[in-house]
Amino acid sequence: MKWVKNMTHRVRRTMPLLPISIVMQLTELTARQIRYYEEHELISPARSEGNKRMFSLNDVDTLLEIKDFLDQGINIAGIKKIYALRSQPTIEKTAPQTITDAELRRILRDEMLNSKSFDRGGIRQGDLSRFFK
DNA sequence: GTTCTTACA
DNA sequence: TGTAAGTA
Repeated sequence: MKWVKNMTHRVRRTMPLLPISIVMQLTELTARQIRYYEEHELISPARSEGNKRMFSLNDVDTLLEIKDFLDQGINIAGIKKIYALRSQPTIEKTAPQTITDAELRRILRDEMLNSKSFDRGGIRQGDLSRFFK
């Protein structure tokens, strides 16, 4: 099966293969949550002929990532902004160099640790304005 | 039997 | 978010 050997990494990661039941077990998320995140365009699973959602490995990773952000106290709005930053690297306005994902996540982690120590009063959830000033 | 959409608590 | 209803 040469086509397998010739598939690119990207193709493998985006190929729709998993039904929602498997993704649920892999991510420990409920079908409700998975569909909810799709509504908010955090993921875009393909559809089978019968209109069944077919998830790719990338979708699974994104869902796991979303779960992490949620556990850290970041809401859907905040996650949307984070993904917006990734797709639109045009932030050189005040940022000399593009902020790497690792850096962004470090900052977010510190931000959340800080807010938690103040019992959720440090920052408004989802407010990432400090990254744009 | 599984998944989907819609809608209500 | 959970869950119920009616489908595909």
